[in-house]
Amino acid sequence: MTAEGPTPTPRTLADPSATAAASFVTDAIDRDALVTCFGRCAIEYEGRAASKLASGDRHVMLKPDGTALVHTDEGQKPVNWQPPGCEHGCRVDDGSLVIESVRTSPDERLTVSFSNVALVATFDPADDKSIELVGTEADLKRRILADPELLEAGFTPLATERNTPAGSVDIYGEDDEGRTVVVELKRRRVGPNAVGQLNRYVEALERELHVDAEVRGILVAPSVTERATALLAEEGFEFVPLTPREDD
Amino acid sequence: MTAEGPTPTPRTLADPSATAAASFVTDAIDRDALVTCFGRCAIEYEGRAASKLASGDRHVMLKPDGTALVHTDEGQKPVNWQPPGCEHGCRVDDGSLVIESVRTSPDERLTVSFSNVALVATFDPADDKSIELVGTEADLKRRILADPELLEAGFTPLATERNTPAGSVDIYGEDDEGRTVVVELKRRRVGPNAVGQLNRYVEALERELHVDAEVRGILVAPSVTERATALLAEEGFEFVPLTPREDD
DNA sequence: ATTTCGATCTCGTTT
DNA sequence: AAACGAGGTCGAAAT
Repeated sequence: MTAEGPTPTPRTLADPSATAAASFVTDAIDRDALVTCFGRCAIEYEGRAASKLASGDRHVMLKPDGTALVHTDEGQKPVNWQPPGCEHGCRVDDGSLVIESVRTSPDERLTVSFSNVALVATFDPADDKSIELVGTEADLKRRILADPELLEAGFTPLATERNTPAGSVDIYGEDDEGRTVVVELKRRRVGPNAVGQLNRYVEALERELHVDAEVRGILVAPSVTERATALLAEEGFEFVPLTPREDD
Repeated sequence: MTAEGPTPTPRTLADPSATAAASFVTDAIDRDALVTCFGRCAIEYEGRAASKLASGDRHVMLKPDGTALVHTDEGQKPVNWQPPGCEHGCRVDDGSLVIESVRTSPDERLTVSFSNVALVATFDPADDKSIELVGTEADLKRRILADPELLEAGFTPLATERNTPAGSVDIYGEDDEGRTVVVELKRRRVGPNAVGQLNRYVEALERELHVDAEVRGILVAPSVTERATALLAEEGFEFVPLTPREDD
């Protein structure tokens, strides 16, 4: 699990000329290093959508897998980016450092034009990323399958991810009177969309089973919004409050 | 638009001791600077979900708005993060640098424990983030409102974002025979969810208008998946192919 | 490669 | 605050 070997030594270049920065970055890209570059830059993006960003101070990260990220001082999301699989490139254009990340299918291009580079740093990271995450929808499913009584007394799960023309049902089973039950799981508080989803599954199953006996729809989530509650009542569905984590 | 004033000078510390790194980072957090820290670290997160990540080489960014991002050498998304609004902190624990970002409501804590710090850098960015993005659902709406014939001959838009118990309808109008039309817009290829959404609106309007006259449902998007096509036919809805961008 | 859906979704807007 | 829906969503799993 734990990364072995020495921590890689970073290389840095403070306040470099465009030419120095370009050869430094080009070399790092060739080495498959991780590159960060902080400075004043303007940004253009053209691809699935298109955008322009006037000059400002930003932090640019180029990853060896072809990811590009441009961050400002605010927000969790990068202000511009390029997904993994891009080709990074770097040149001096009109005396300025220009970094580009390009991919095809779809055609997309991110162009970062620096008017000033404050710092460039490169790293050779050795990560083994084995993360364990709990509190997901999969955990909620495991909870119910381990103890079906959590849903209701007498419930018997028959299948998970059961396929229907409208998509796959989270848990498919029957109640103590033999009626078909469709269970839709959500890891957190849900709105009207989840009810619509449950409705699609119930209707699809009613068609598929072509019996007149009703198919029960049960929504499992920590809680529901008011509008979703109204829709549940309208469709004749039930709600069972349950969280993905056992401690609450 | 363009950022004025001098580009801020970054400060860096290569291969520092835990104590030196801690006071350097603490000072930067106090100054509301942007902090980046590259080194070998283990990570724990506890909040909406929970996760543990064994030791590895990662890039940590702390933003003055309370955002924390931990990146490995792969992937567009951070392997761990904390949203804006967190309180960043930093201490020396058992001879190691520990960075924490905490928030309340919901209670969340991200803990990064370094076994080795390769480089710490701080910046004081001055960004004005005025970005223009085109190719959105709003563009698609503008296209149709500017030229309703794009939807069909004789279509008259009456309202946008018209409210219903099931949510607000993108475009609400009537056709050349006076029938009510509900238009659902999607900026890209759509699946079954969009048909479910359209269905909710149509049903809600049929109830609200309590007339026996049908309400027509039209889905506008660049294209639809096979399953969505089947659902459209099943519900008696129509599809109009249209992109948000005029050039294609 | 495409489809489908969850996500610590994030982000903005509105109530 | 909560609710609601869009997103250059991303990412993974299934087909």
